[in-house]
Amino acid sequence: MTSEDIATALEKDLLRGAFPPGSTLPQGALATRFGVSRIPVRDALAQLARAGLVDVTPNRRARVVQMSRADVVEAYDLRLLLECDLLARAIPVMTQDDLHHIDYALARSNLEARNANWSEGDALFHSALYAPARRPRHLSIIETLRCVCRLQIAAYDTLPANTDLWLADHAHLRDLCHHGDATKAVACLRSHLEGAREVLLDTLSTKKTG
Amino acid sequence: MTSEDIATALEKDLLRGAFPPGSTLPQGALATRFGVSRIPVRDALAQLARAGLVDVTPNRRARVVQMSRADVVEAYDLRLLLECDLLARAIPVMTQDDLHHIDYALARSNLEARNANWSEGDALFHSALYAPARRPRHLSIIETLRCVCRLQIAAYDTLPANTDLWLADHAHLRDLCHHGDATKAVACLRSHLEGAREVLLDTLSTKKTG
DNA sequence: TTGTGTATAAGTGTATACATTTTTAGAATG
DNA sequence: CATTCTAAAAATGTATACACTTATACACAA
Repeated sequence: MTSEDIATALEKDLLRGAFPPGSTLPQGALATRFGVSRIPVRDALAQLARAGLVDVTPNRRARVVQMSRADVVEAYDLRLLLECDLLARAIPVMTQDDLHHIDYALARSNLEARNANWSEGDALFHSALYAPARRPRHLSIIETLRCVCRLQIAAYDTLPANTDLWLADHAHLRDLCHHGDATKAVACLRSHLEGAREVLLDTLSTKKTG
Repeated sequence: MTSEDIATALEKDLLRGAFPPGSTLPQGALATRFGVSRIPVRDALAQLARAGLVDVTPNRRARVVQMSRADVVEAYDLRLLLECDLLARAIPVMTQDDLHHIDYALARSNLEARNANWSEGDALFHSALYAPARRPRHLSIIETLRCVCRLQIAAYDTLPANTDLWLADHAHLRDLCHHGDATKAVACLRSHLEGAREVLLDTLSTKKTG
């Protein structure tokens, strides 16, 4: 059980919504849970902090990140900027192989959605869309942003009502990639992300009042 | 001497070009240098990895990041996208106070440039430009990117020939902010960054052959 | 010379122990 | 009842020690 294993296990739990945003993650508790000392737990928490899932402040307990409305607005603005740009770069250079990967990822995302595991499939599909651009750092920033958004969504369990709509968006995006229509694909992606942002913002509002 | 202090001291050294890209940073050596054990050094290296200045791989020594040409191209594409967008958001909401801060930062950058400390002043000026937008995550990504670019520039000591040109760009940007001309300011910033990228790419070429 | 294998050295990862800091719970006060 | 203060409990930061992995250097063979 290396520190990497601990980090991935914790990330899985976090993205499953096992810990509510704002809750604390004491090193000792995690250490006993994983049967190790606190040192590798510290490393794992540092990795999660790097991924943006956890807030770490010296001498204070690590906390699951909690996003304000402004944070959500900003995160989705960044996603719009970065994901649309990357998709526009990817589409013109997509090979037949890339398109097959996208088809496969689409099928997987449909499958995972039925399996109450929407986020996993969603991440897979979007990665497949952007991969042809071969921009590792660009992609990594996008995935960090999606990860933190996903954590909030998982925590409040927003999904069920919207997955069908979003799966339709995915299918549409897939078609536009096959046609090489970057302009329309970017527009579709934009509305896809804007819709997701609205849903998350609405959820945050209701949860705050209720 | 806390782990944060070690991180900032190391960052300072890195951005001064004290360690060439690709060189190793053994925990033990750093520990004895700072008079602490390896534990806080590990933490500091993790922080630097988070800032993108150091590559950390399990069981291997930490290394100063070394960017390929493709990495530089991608990093500056991201900076163009993110910095232009943020400047466009900042200019319409700049207050008189913000403009004064920009003037001050411009003076500082002129001063630091003469003091062989161009990078420091450059960072200050750009931060002042973007601060009015109040987008902490956006700004943080930009600063991470500038940091890694700055490390490469510092390592190869590219600056002296170009600082006058870049200071003129800064003055021009300052004026356009005062006039509230976002379009022209973004165009100016774009060429500013594209110019810097060219210089860095040229330097990498000559260093590789020579 | 160039490459391969191996022993040694160097370096990393983590458990344990303890000092320091933060958090918590309860008592005292208004 | 709410607030402030204080002492105990909990949690963190780091030094030391040791097992394990990686890097280095040297001998040897092609």
